[in-house]
Amino acid sequence: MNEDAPGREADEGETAAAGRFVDNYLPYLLAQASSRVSREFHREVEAAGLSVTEWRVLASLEGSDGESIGVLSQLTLTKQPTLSKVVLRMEANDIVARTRVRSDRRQTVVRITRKGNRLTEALRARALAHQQRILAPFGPDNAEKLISMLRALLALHPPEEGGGEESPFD
Amino acid sequence: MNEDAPGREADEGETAAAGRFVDNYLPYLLAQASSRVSREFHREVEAAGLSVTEWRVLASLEGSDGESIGVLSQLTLTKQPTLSKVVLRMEANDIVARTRVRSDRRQTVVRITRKGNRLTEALRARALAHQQRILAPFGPDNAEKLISMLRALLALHPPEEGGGEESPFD
DNA sequence: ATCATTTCCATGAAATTTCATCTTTTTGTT
DNA sequence: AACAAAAAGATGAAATTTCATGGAAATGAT
Repeated sequence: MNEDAPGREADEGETAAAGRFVDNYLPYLLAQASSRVSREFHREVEAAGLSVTEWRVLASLEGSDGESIGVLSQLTLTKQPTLSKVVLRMEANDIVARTRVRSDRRQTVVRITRKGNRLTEALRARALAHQQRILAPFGPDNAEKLISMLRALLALHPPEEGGGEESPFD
Repeated sequence: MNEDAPGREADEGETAAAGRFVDNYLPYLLAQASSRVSREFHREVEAAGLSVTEWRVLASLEGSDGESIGVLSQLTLTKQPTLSKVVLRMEANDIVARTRVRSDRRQTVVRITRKGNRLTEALRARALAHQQRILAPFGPDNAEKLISMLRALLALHPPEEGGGEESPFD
């Protein structure tokens, strides 16, 4: 750390030692970027009366006509037992519906309800607006480049077998 | 480099509905990328006898000569009370040292110890190797571009005031 | 067919995290 | 100078997550 200097640094995080290991470390950069970008949208999610995980579930279900608990668990980066419980609560609130799959009755398919859809309609619009605001400073080309590189990265690194967790940076 | 040629379908997560909302949603892409890239390195961290958070603390301290609990909390995306407890345990294990700052005795500075350094030396090398493996498929130019865009993103979005949390994708 | 194995999800107990609060020290105000 | 307000970190109680397991169904082998 920078000792003496009473004023310390300016900001809070980017400030300190410039030659820090993590500043050149991709997992760190991804984790920070993810965390900061996401956090900015939290207030809007909570203002809509949803928990963060609930929003993630709903966003994941959007455009799909139902996902199993297992897939949802990967999409939302939430471990299966945690997700099961969240979905249970959401079903109680009539935001999603759970049904057994006919062809494989072990599976539980989760679908968004009309109420759930109404609830998230506005939120999805805000989410996209948020994304625009984030990408705008980069210009269309760079923005597109960033997105496609992230997609390529995902393609090269398949999701993990057993459910998902959160994302630290190692 | 664009598109995602490799892997095809049959995977696990990328499979289903192609037109899912989240597939075009930056916060989702960042969270997934972060999660997958990080998780690959977990085994190595645990093999070294460290918890993930402990590794994050040590990696954050590398190249710095000490950070306050508050800054560490941001760097590691861990809330302050959680981090305080982790650091306490690490001090007990003689991996880090905690000292009161002379100029502001409210602050606690955390420094890596020699033992901590020995412990993470090999791990940091492995971490960089891991990063190389991840970036290699993109080629040097694209890799550099990705890194610098992430850095720019961070510069535009300062860390949050009160400690850090994990990073979902909203 | 039968039985062993694997997969998917639910669930309770245990572990971890988070919130709220407290203490100590610094900063700002009058 | 005195006192109020703010900031940093520690800590215990409460809430959440995670692990381990269980039941039910599908898959595979003999």
